[in-house]
Amino acid sequence: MVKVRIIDVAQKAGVSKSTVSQFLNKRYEFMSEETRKRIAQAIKELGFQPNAIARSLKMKKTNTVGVIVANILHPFSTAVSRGVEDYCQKHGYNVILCNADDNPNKERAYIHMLQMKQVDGIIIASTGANNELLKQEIDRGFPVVLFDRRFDDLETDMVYSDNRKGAYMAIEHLIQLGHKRIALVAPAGPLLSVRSERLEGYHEALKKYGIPADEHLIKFLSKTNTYTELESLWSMQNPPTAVFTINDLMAMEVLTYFKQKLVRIPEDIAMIGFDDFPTAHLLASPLTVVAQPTYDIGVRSAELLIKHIENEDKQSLKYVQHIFPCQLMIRESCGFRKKNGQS
Amino acid sequence: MVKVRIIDVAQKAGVSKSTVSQFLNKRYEFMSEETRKRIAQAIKELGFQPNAIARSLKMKKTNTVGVIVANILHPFSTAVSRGVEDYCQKHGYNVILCNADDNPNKERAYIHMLQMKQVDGIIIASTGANNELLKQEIDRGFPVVLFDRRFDDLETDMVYSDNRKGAYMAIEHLIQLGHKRIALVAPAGPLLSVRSERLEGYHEALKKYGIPADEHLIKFLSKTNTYTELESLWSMQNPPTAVFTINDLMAMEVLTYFKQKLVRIPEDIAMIGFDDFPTAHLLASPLTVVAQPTYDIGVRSAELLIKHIENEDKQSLKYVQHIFPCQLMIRESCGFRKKNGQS
DNA sequence: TAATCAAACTAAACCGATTTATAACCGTGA
DNA sequence: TCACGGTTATAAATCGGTTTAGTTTGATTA
Repeated sequence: MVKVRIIDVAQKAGVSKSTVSQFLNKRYEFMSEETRKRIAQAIKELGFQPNAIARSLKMKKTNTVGVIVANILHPFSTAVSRGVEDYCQKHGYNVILCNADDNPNKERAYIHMLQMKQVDGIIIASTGANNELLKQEIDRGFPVVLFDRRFDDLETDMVYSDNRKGAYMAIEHLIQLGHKRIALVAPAGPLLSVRSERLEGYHEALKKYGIPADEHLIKFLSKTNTYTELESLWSMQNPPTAVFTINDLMAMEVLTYFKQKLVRIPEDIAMIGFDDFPTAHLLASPLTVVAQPTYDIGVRSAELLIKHIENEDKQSLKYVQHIFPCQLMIRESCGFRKKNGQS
Repeated sequence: MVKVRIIDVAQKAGVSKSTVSQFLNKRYEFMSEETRKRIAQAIKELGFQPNAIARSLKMKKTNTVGVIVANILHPFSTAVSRGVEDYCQKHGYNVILCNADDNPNKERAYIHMLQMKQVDGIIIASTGANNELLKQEIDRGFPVVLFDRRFDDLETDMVYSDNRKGAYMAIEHLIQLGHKRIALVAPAGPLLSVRSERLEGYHEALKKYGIPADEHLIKFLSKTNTYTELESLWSMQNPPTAVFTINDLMAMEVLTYFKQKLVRIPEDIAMIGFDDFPTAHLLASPLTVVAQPTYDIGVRSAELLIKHIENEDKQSLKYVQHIFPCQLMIRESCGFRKKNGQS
């Protein structure tokens, strides 16, 4: 594995490596036409490709950013990371994608690894458990952008959706269709902004329409209790007539359960999900969902991060919170059909 | 952004940086207990994290591998990359994921970028257009593993599925259900092994059962002609009674078309897809598919690559072709129900 | 007393780029 | 002939680690 180095090019072209370096960095000003051509020729003949590692060491810049997603099983995570990648690629950055798997230890290990790899910045959907570490890095001036989950103890750029409003729209839609017993299915685990805001929207809508909240209609699913919890929900003496799932993975769990139980949507129960996913419109009952602009969340996160990285005048940059609106995509899972997904 | 360097640790501990380096690399043999403790203490107090870029430069090893997928829109690509990531993470490697977007120019740019970043190896679903470049790298001893698509002009490890057999099983299944007019829907573009092998399996099954092939039943879809091609297929004077889609994206296109045309599956037409995807069983008509072990394809590719990277005795390593069997997952899209997905 | 040796540690070279300070060259005007 | 300035090119330092060859120290041996 012989690699061609800048010194090889220099020798071939009969100049010093400094000159070749100038050439590579397009500082042609103090270089004769003649020299320029000889270097170009030598590079071509040798198939020289500069060593980015050496360059990074000297420049203290890797043109690489780290993305840590909470759980790659969520179509949401995939979509966001796609947005990040596209934007970064266009702007000359590479992405190392890390899946924290909802595990704070994994997350911590990834943060450390990314630091050692000298990434220029990190985009993260934090689990919240390593916020002291993140805070420390942010305070040192290391660029960090948070997405999906808002944390009030961290002072940095954040990108997320208007979850309260999104959930509110969903529940309001169900109420307007005549539903009063509306279940909510969420993942178990620490109460992060996403979940609490969507729960807030749920309660707010119920309150607005004078519907009493019934805590038995709210279920938190973990890997182990999924079946029993859904079973207890569906076999209530007074079962829900509609169900709102708080994210894409929950929607899939609930749909799988209903399919197995031969429960029909929307005949037996109405359903709205949070997060649109690629096949949501092809399901047995095309799913009405609250859609987030997932791709744009990724793009915007990347944009903010790179802006932060490339702004050397650290003082002048204010932190921004970018809140995207959600959109209710009405399909057929609530029992009637409209022309368009506009709410 | 002050970074702690090895020299800072050395000064704090009152030793030379060589000794700290020895410590970091766990070469304790020639180090007194006392020194060891002092260094450990200094590292802790300073929160020192070694600079992996500097280390990589000296060691000529980045512990990073590149993965280039053909098109990240395919659930197949996502699943494979997940397998790669998991295996790599367990073995101390990081992954830079690149999406070639079925575009040879993008692919070429990514290969060059990965080389410049000095990745230790590449896992790629090649478009075929840059095989000379890949061949060059392989010849130089650079570790490359191909997946999904087989290329006979490249001598390196390959991991893919038994596509011919997979398609054969699908078509045989349809024939045994009484179908004689079976359409095949594939993506347009260069004829790669995946597509040609699946076409082979299709023809082989027809031939075996004495069914004449009708070229009008075979459609190649591009971004622009999708609707018209499917329209011409469905409005034939003698339309197909079954359709076989050659990959996950084609399945989604066809399903979307049928949904729009209110064509029912399996009542109006039977359907089998290639590649299982997360919601295939939740569709209006749960889709019968030929499943590939996507995650395992990723794991195996990573395993072969890392074995190759870590084998310094280059001579002794023979190239392997790992061919995974496919599995027919029988669901409801062909008009009858069985207990199990075994073919 | 001097030579020998092992243990514990270090100076300096090196990886492959970038950059700063400096040098060589050439033509012009005094 | 020499000083000067502008143009073009280079030597050497640097980034933060690893590693090799070697030094220091104190104890042991001849």
